[in-house]
Amino acid sequence: MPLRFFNTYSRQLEDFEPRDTGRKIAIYTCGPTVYSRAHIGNFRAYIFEDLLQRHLELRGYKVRRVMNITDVDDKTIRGAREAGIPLTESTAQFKEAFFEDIETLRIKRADEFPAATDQRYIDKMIEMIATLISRGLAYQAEDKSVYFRINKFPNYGKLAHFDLTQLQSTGRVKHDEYDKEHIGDFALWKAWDEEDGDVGWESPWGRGRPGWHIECSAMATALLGDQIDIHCGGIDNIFPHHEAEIAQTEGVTGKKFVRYWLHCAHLLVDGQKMSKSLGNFYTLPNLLEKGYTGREIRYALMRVHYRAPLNFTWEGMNEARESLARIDEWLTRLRETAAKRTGKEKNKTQPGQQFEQALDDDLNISAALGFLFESIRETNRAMDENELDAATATEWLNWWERVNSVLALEPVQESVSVIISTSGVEGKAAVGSGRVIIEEAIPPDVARLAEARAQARLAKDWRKSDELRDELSARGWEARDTKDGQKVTRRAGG
RNA sequence: GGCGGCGUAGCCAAGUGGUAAGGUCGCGGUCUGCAAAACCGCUAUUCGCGGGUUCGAUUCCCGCCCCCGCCUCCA
Repeated sequence: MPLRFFNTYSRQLEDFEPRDTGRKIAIYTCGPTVYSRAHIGNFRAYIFEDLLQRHLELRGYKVRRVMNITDVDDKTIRGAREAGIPLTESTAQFKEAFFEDIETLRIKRADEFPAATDQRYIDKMIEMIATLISRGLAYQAEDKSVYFRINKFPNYGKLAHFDLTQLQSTGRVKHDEYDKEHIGDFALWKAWDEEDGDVGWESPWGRGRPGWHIECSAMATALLGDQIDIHCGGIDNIFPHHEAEIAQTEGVTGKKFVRYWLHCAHLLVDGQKMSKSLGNFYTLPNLLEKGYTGREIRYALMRVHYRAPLNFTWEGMNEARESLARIDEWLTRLRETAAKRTGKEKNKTQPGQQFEQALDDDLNISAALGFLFESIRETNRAMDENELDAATATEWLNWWERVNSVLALEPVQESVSVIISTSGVEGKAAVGSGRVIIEEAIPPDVARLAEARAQARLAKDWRKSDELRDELSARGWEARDTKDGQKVTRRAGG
């Protein structure tokens, strides 16, 4: 089955056929506007894009991805002015925060993160605007700003499926644009005004700054060429942003700009869109402070199909935590089983292809995870019954490597287990997160507690045994009593 | 008003013209001194509502309702 994606342009599932038969594909993803810390709703979109890239790579595509950073617009200028610092200083701190956050969430870095204020792209934007004006697709109005003339671009409205005569103002935008020929004409170049302070660039139309939409057209074509395979963003970017990008870019190049438009649904809070303006948002540090890890947040934001709205709840966060614990436990067991050489071949289970096949189908993550958890139950059952040999366990671990190359949910910290009996440390089964078995000594205080507990258990002093288990737990180590003795495990984290 | 999306167990959620994956939570059991983990069992005669097509619809068609988003700040 070929890969297929839901293309916003056609509103249909389409087989994925990239331009380059050599499997190189170009993806452009709309990045953050760095006027404040991004919230986790923003990151839902970036995690979706990360899943997309990772799955394409698993399927053998060579992905070149660009994510822009919008570092000049009304909000960034206002933010800097209110903070009393230069624009570049203000945006720099939020850029830094953004990179921290994507690392915490294990989002692969794009190949390029072009910034709108880079002179190279300002020049490109000016060049594009000049071309649009020369073709009658843009004009400079009385207010000195340059606007795109949407009536001259017949396809305008096609992506959003809007009938331009029906466009209705929601009153959210200041009506200061009386000079436009059509209410739908959008700014390509915004003339400087006092509120802009020292922010501005010289252009053939006077001092000003780029409109929001043109930056993406310029950066996308500068870095990826006139035609790209996939363009992603949040569903709220469809109109006007992506609609405008098509008009500007195709207005200049005369070629079809994007083959597949993929848009991610919103993250909701209490059934409403998470947004800065509503104030119902959480940032990554907000959740980290509550004790959730990056991978737990990643899982929580990733587990629902990207085109379905996802309601953010604390219950959902805990569900993510428990689900990951199940995966961690399974990995630990598999690694222990893989380390044992029994010589007997008793495979009952074999990894299947359903995981990646589910993702082939418009990134059906729920079906993919469903198969993962089914596999976990089946292999656990086989291990319970001692019917899964080391070779099979290794096969499953190799399968997990593939799965994890897409999910990126491996626990960061190795889980270390030590069997302790009355005679001290008996067997050492240290299990690392990679393929390599790591020998790691347990901390002296943990060893002391565990040994004391073993003694208490020998004396059937259950109360003391339970107290010591609590103490170990407080240090992040879990004591479990198995038929081989007490097993002490450092909880996996990450 | 226009456009788009959603509605499946307490919660999250997959799915198919032939009788409901998976996760989480809860309950019961195996194991355990007790736990934990794992496994087993139970938990939607039913898929927003009303019609229609069909031998049969959650799945297709028509109508309606709810909620959410976009309609020039937004992932």
